[in-house]
Amino acid sequence: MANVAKYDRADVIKKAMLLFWEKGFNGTSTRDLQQAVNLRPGSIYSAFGSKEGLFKEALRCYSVNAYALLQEKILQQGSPLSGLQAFIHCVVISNRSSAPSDMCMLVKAVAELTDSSPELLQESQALMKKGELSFARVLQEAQAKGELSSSADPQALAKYIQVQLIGLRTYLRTSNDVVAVEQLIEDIFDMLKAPH
Amino acid sequence: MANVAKYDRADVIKKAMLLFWEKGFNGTSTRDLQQAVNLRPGSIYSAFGSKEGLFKEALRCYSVNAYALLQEKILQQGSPLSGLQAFIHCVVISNRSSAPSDMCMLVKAVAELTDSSPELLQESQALMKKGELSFARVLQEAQAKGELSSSADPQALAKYIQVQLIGLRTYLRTSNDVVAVEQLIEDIFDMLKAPH
DNA sequence: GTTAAAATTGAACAACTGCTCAAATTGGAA
DNA sequence: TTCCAATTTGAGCAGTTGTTCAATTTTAAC
Repeated sequence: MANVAKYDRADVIKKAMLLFWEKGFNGTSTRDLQQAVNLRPGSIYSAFGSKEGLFKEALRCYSVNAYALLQEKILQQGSPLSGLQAFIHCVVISNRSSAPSDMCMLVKAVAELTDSSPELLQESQALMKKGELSFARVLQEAQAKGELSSSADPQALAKYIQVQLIGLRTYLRTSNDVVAVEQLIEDIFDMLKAPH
Repeated sequence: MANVAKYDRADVIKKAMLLFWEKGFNGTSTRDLQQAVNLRPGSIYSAFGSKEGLFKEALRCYSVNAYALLQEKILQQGSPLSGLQAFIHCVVISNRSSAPSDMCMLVKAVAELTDSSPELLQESQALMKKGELSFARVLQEAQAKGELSSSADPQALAKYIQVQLIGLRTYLRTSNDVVAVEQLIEDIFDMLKAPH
């Protein structure tokens, strides 16, 4: 029986993710998707159920990629705090030209989605929360290694980092002021690294 | 000659603004708009030329309203710095329930728009820049009044405030964590008000 | 090689999109 | 009161939307 797909599911999701990231959920038509992943509607609908189903997989793919980059940077830097800084610099500055959008795909999602797609909105919010928890774990590790003051609150700092990351990426999208944003990233980590 | 419109242009723009703010540019259909402003397509197209034309007016309306609120808060507080804080608290926290969206309409616009609507994207970015300039002027005034350290850089601080405002509103959209966001707003202004 | 379940195809559907325009209505000027 | 340009109306156009499904192709098991 031809019970095996001709295409690579992960590859299809990644291609869809890149398109959704660029154009948003409403801005991407199913025909755009069909062309991008080189599949006919029947295959897409049997694999993902709906445009929403594919978008949900795309959101998760984006999240997994971001998490992997964070871990990679921490390993590269040999320090949780410097790794986090490198991750943010990479995501906000370095990857800007190669990414489909300046902005975080999850932020774009929560910005455009409404109660008419409650499942997708919830998923986006949940993945943002996961990101915050990752930051909290990294900051906890930094604290354990003495890179961060023992009086600091990793959970609260993770919220702070999340606000900064969202703010900086979006600000860059509105202003194109790379120099100012680079300075603000440095300021954030100078403050964190300073002994309080 | 019946050369006078039956409808109130400003009122039409405001109603369109509220709908666009809620559902975004792509998420709002021209039929949604027709119903919201109670006008037939011919009237809308003769007055605004296109959906994009009406959206541009909506963006400007949003901006003007925000600017008016900032001035009102500064007057109320009798202090530029406290006025700015009150404005941010109002926009991020107090007005949340009555606003069509948690998020800034301009941020939603730059998030969803692409190069396929360069004019609207440019307009959104320009209005954000105007907002930053307003903040810079307020901070300059605060400095002149001795509320802000004379060594502070109002232009740079305005960028910082813009990043915080974007980040906080969007973070609130993703987390619903009002307590944490309220604390972060206080932290920002405690820092600004502290003599460095 | 035959079989049959699974996977793929692409034409087509009904609803919706932004927008146009000829016809009807309006109301100030003469 | 008459006139006519400005305004409003709503039916409708041409293209796009997300999705379905009968027909075709594929391929592992026998």
